[in-house]
Amino acid sequence: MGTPEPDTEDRILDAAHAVFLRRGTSGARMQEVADEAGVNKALLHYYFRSKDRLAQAVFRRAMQTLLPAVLEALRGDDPIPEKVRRVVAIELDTLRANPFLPGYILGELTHQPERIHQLFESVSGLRTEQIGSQVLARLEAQLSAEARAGRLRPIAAEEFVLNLLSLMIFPFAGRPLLGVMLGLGEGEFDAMMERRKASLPEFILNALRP
Amino acid sequence: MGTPEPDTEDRILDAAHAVFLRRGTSGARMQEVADEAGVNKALLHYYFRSKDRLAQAVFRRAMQTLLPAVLEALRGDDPIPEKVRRVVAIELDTLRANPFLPGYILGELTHQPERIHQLFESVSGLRTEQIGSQVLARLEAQLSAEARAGRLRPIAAEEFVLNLLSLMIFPFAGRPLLGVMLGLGEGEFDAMMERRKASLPEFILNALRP
DNA sequence: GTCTATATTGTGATAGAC
DNA sequence: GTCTATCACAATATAGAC
Repeated sequence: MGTPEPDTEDRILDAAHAVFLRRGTSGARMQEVADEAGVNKALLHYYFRSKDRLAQAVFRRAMQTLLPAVLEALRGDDPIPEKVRRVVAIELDTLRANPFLPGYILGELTHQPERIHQLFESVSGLRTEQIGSQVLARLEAQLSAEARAGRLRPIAAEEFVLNLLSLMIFPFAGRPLLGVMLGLGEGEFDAMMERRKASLPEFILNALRP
Repeated sequence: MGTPEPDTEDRILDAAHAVFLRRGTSGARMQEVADEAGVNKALLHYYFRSKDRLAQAVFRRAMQTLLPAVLEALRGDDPIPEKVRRVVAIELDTLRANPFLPGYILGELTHQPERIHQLFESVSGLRTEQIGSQVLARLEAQLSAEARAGRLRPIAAEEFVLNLLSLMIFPFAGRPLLGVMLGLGEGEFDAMMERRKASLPEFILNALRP
């Protein structure tokens, strides 16, 4: 009665996820995916038809892991300070569990801008731009209300989101670089990210004080 | 007389730079580089021996474009507020002139961590980790002095640098993603980065107020 | 559904004429 | 130094047996 064996299709997708994230789409090899899944190369084509379709499946899954949680938290009705704390907590946990996602996604979008179109379908059927503008509109209203009340320094919603995403995502996307530049080993990086769950919201909220 | 024709080796390196940044190392094709340089494939091997060596040359050049300016500004003797303003001004100008560098570098380091070793040689002959620790030591001293004087909120030098790099670099690395999520067209992104040269230092310095 | 074997194309690299 | 032609192998994809 242990964990049920995942069926073959899932095993292949899991393997592909691991390999494509590590090597990037163009660096990934179907043979390596097959080995990691413990099946034959031909089976990958049986289930996914082509490397490109397999890559699309992996990319969709990656975006679904990264986006929905943040968007949900950003869209909610919490007041700004609470929102910042929740978004940071949720996103840093997600990223700590999937540290290679940002580097993979940014690399794919840089080198294969076509994939942006797949991004639309990746977020639970809704168009990403619609969600984006919903979130922005909600934040814009909150931020300008707080600014009028003198509780926050005025800031455009786009800039607010940009700063938030930068501070959360970059440390993971730039992890290899930071490891060298800041002299961070495996454990040190992890400890820093753990501390960051507390320090980052304060940094951001402090920056927004009038 | 007019601009002297760059010699063939330089033309090839320029072409490789364009192609490798656009496609990533493993996605780049020697044929595409040759076409872009207006020469034959065989010439690439005549000058650079192999694709891997050509890729190394491009990577070195990319790091040299991105790093030295920031490190120089961070290492100087300016007081913190002036330092933040200078670093942001210098780095945002560099990035606006080379908007694809961050995505390329982060992608390479994510998918080919071996390249980190080449990073050592890329910064004017000095070892990157030495430079890094010099900069950190200097900043640590400045930041704790300011904190003791009650002029700045205490912050670790590593975290300071991490926040600074995040806020400067991520917008460029994530540009394709931001284009969709924030609905930014070509010109809008550029305008936002221009405004950011002024707003970002204020955001950071504000966050550091006691 | 899963495998072995093979076809087919792509791609880095070299030989050799000019 | 630069080209054309070609090699050798890697990688995706398919055919067909089981």
